Amino acid sequence: MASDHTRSAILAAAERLYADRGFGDVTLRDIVAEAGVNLAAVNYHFGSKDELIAELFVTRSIATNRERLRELKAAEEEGGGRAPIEVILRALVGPTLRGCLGPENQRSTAARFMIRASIESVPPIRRIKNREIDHLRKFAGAMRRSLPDRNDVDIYWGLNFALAMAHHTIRESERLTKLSEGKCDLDDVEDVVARVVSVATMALTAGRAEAKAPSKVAAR
Amino acid sequence: MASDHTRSAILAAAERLYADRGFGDVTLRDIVAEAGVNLAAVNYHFGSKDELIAELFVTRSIATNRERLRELKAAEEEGGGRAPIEVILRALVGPTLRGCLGPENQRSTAARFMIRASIESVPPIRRIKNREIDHLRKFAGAMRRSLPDRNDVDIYWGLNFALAMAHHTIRESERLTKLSEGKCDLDDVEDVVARVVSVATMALTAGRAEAKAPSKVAAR
DNA sequence: GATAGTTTCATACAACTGTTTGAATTGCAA
DNA sequence: TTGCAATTCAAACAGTTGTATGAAACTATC
Repeated sequence: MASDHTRSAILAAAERLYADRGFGDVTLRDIVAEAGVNLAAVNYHFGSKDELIAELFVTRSIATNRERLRELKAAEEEGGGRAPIEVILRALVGPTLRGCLGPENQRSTAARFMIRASIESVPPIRRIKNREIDHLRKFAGAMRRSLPDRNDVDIYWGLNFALAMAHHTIRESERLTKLSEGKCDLDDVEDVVARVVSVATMALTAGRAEAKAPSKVAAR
Repeated sequence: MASDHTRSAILAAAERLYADRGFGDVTLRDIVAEAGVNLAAVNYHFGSKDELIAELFVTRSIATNRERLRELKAAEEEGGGRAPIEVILRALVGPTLRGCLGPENQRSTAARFMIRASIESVPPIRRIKNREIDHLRKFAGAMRRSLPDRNDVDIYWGLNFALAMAHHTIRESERLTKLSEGKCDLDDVEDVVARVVSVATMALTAGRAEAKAPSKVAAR
């Protein structure tokens, strides 16, 4: 088994580069240069570039999901099996937002890598990603227990919108800052979390009777 | 000037392939094969691959923005300079949603291409994309006129969340269908539009006093 | 300290990329 | 028809990619 030093140096370098520049722009030669190892080391230790990406993604996936589920479980136990919807949503979007936003030096490479993975969707990742549905289903279940009056469709749409706001805000944080001329403070992570959770909660709890039934006045 | 046949064949083929498979996976040889023209034609007519992408994006950008602004203008004129916030939001997200969702055969290649462009962000597009901020500012202005009591920060966050829900729903439509076991009907475009608009409107109009001021009870 | 197994290294390889070239072909005006 | 420009084409180019090779360097066991 030896030192494992090269292996982990490659993993760390690859994660850093992918997080910063995306999958498309990072070559094996970039990775080995950043890691300070030989070009052949990647194929020796991981088999192929795709397997390196896959290992990176699986590891981080498990960690992120565990973190989110930990918050969720704790909340549900505290509430005797039923957690407030805000807390569930916070467990869903909080970890990712905290990892990806905030002052530059505090951002986690892991979280930024995961966002890249959720955006670019290279083949090795796409293959694994289907498992994430099972993970989201656990949140859907908790939400259903929290809001027993809501039907499934609304639950799923709420879940979808919560993830939408979190991910989009991360991806387009630069543009939002520019658009608002700095008025939207993306470094105040807890405020961002509060905003996302607040809107998602409204989406899930408001009696949105007017959205489906009525006249559907199209603006065109 | 001649027939221009080759030029437009390339544009059409490129847009189709990029919309379907993304920028990363489509090579010049794929494009010319699809278009039925010679490999050198791209460089002859457009100068380079990047310029081809740029032309495609600029054309579609202008068209999409014009469509959105048309709806916006009409609404504001009808309201004497002030349009209801729902109508503004509908003008913002409606055209894109209608183009990208709905029954397979009705989806517009142009809209799907634009979504790709908004996701993958290759260099030639990134350069152009900054202009889109000016376009969004026009919507921010209309929203401000519609909701004069709201401060700018809330306006920008509402705009951000509206785009977030629309784009994310398009990008992850397949996953949402799978997650909800088909219960969320992505083919009913007007329902999707209504949901996005409804939630975004709540985000912009609800007295969300609880989000900023209070105790900030973090779940961790 | 010799040996066997693991790991590193420089280098080469084959495949693919966007681009260029220069000759062939076309279309059209005189 | 002749002549000239615009366009198409097959072929080659130079660069980059991920991967494979076989020799060298290391490591630990006896």
